[in-house]
Formats: sequence, structure tokens, C-alpha cells
Amino acid sequence: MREINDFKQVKSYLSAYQIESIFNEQILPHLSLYTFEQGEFICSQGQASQYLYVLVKGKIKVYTTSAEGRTLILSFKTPLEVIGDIEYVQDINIINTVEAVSSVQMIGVQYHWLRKYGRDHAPLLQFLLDIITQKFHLKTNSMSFNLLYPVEVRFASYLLSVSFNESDSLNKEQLRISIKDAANFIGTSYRHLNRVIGQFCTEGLIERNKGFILVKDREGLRALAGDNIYE
Amino acid sequence: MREINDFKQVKSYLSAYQIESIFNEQILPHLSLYTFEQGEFICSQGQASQYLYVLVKGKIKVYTTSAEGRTLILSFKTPLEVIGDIEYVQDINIINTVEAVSSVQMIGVQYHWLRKYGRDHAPLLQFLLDIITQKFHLKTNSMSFNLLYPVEVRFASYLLSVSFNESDSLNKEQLRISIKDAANFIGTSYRHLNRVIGQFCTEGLIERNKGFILVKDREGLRALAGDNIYE
DNA sequence: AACACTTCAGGACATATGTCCTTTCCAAGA
DNA sequence: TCTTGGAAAGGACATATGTCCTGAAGTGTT
Repeated sequence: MREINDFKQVKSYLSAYQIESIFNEQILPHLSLYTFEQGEFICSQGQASQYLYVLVKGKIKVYTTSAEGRTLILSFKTPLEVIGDIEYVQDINIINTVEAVSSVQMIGVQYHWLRKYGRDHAPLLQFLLDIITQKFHLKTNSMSFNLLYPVEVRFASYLLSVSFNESDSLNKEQLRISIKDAANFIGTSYRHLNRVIGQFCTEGLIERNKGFILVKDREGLRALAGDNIYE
Repeated sequence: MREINDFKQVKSYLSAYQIESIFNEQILPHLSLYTFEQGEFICSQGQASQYLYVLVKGKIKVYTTSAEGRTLILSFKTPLEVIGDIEYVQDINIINTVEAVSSVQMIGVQYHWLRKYGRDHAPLLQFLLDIITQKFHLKTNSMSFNLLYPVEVRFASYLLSVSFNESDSLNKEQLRISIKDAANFIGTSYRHLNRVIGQFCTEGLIERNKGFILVKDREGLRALAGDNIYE
């Protein structure tokens, strides 16, 4: 983590995401911009939490590790997103580990200042409400999805969702997905996911070349996934 | 659903749960008390939502039905709880079906009035934030729990959690649990749950007599469930 | 009591998924 | 160039879970 002393940058992010109003005059001076390198932890499960972060650039993953050491990825997130909100409101330790997937920039504020100056600031409260309800809704969906459908369907949905987002950038159909990550996200074992991938290849839905996955039949995947997409 | 015109009653509930402040003077006159009979629907997945309800008495269950008709119970809830909060904030249709498990009383307000008079009322916003973050936290837990552990463990946890709450009342250890409900809650099939129940009986953890389940070895269950309890 | 009807318990089998291992391959570093 | 470590792919097997079906037992109705 590196702190960047560039208040202009902070302001410009706030303005870009139209959230200037959520921090009032008293809080503004206590905002800082932080950079995290790829693979760096933004926060770790179980630790005490001190900062509310607003993700403004890059991509992060949120996951939990069970007592037995198994990992379950709860979500990948891109701006605009907030980390530490639940912990702030509930005043509890960090629930999930958050790790930078790419290089990441976040605006951070200490709870301290939020408690002091933000408790009754309606725009902030509304903003948090909005973000958290979104998260909740999304989680509700993925939870029922995970419990109701087999790995095959979940993976098809995952592929669609990921390829959609990624392909914004460059490589239209070629995806560099980490199969391990995918397995943890879907809540299955690496082995089994591999099996399903093999099956998809046989069926001509996808193709794989050394670590990459090429979506060949988007419609076929969609048919498999049904309407259910990790939104 | 039956509307009860008893403003005193409403006031007394608000006071009992120490939430008088969340509704301001303008909103108060628009609060009503509603009664739902056992088995009655409070709201149904996909419908347009109009009311924010505060559960003040009784027990409800929240569940979702997949396109294929499978049911997944997301939670059982007792006061103090709010229904329709996510929908209110996000302005979307009802996400999950909510059904009265016992006879139930709820305080209801139309979104209309909340939008008009409550948008900037910090105590209301704080209250919603608090409730929703709790829900979120709980859901996060149960989601990872469901994905990370086998039915055996989940059911043990379920039994502990349910027997704990129920036994507050009368029958110390005797539980009338609906096995179907339990199966849907855990996200498994009736058949399989039955199998696990049989196994638990063999191991002397529980005993069953015609539809009831008797917890015999709470410690054994706890050992199986580990620390993980549906909170 | 006799009947139809539902719920409950469980058998038999198929499928989904997990665990453990082995082999291959490729890339980073000595 | 030669290791060496780790990712990738998949074989073999065990286990967890789902589906379909059947028979027993309870419940209400006539």
C-alpha cells in the first residue's frame, strides 16, 4: 500500500463518480488516495478494521477462508465499490479478505472521522445504503444460484459474466481466466472444474490453449446457464 | 392480511423496540399495524412492492423459488426485522417470497411516504443501514457455510440454531421441525436430509418420533457443526 | 369399518463432486 | 544447459447428493 498525496486526484475521482456530496467539508480533508499493487491485500479476514475504502480504479477480489483452509471467492469487484462498509456500520472485525487483482486505487477514510462528522450526513448514509443493498441483492442471487444449480451451470454463467466484462478491453473472446480462482468462486474443487471444462470442450462450447480459455459458443453457454448470470 | 387501526399499539411496539425516532412526525400518521395469519404471504417474489414492513411479532420465512420450481429458504426471521428494505432503496420488485410461519404482526408504511418525508431523515437511514448490514453479514456467513460444508454439518448447525431458539419457549428438547423446510433451508433434497437424519439417529445424536426430532446430544452436534452456526 | 389420500421412511440406482496421485509441460533461475 | 518448482490435465476411486419409486403409517371422509 502506498499513500498518494494528491488531493486533486481525489477530487477528480469523486467528481468522476458523482459522489462529491457524500463527504462533507469536515471529512474531505481526511480523505487520502491509496495504491495497492497486484496481489497486495487491502484487508484481511479477522483483523480490526480502521478504514473505509472506496474503490475507484482497478479490480479486487473478495474471499473468505474457512477454518479448514478452503477458500471461497465471494465476488470480484470493480469501481464504484466500497470496502469496509459493513464493518464500519456494525463495528466489527473484517469479515472477508480483499486482494488486489490488478493495480488498484482506493480512496480511504478512517472510521474515526466518519463517526465524528458523518453520522448524520444523509448523503453519505444514502450512498452506503445504496451500495450495500446492491451488494446484498447480488449476494442473494449468487447464493441461491450456487445452491440451486450444478457446477456446470454455474461455470457457464461465470464464463459469460467474465467474458463480458473482460472483452470490453481487447481480446474479444480470448480469456485469461485463472481456473483456480474460478473454482473457488464457484465453490467447487479445481479437479471437478477441470472435468467440466473438458466436457465443455468436447461439446464445442469452449476451447482451451495453455491456460487460456476461448469461448466458442456463447449462445450455447447462455442456454446452459439459463437466465441466471452472476450479475 | 388484516389492518388493525390501533395507533396506540403501533406506538407501544415502536417504544418496545426503541425505534420511536426512526419515523418522524410526518411519517408517523401513515404507519399502520397489519396482521398476517400463519401460512399467509406477506409478499411474493417478482411482484411490485409498495410497503416497508417492520416485523414486530411472530416468525416469518423468506425463500426464493427457482425457475425450475425448486425452493430455497434463505432465512427465518423474528423481530426486530424489516421486509422490503432492499426493494425500497433499490426501487425494484420483490426479490423473495415472505410467508408467515406463525401469526404475525407488522408495522407497514408505504414507500410513497418514506420517499416524501424520510429520504433525509438520518435516524431512519441509520436504522436501515444497521438492519441491512446485519442481514448482509448473516447472509455472507450462511453462503460460505453452505458452499464450504456438507449437508451433515449444515444440518447439525441448523438443529442447534433452531433448537436454541425454539426451546426458549416450552418443550425443552422436543422440536417440531418440518423436515421439508429444513431441507430447503439447507439447500438439499428431502431424501438426502432423511438419510442424514437416519445417520444421526444411528450415532445417537438425535432421535425421531413421528415427525418430531429430539436432540439427544447437543455437544455431539456442536462438535460436528464446529463453530459454524447459522447465527 | 372401508376407502382414498397424504406424509413419512427408506431402497436402488444414477450422477455430481471431492480426494489423492501421476504425468506432462513450461518457465525461472543456477 | 540443466535443474527444479509449480501449473495444467487428467486417471482412479471414494463420497455426497439427487431422482425415482415403493411400502408403511397416519388422517380425514363417507
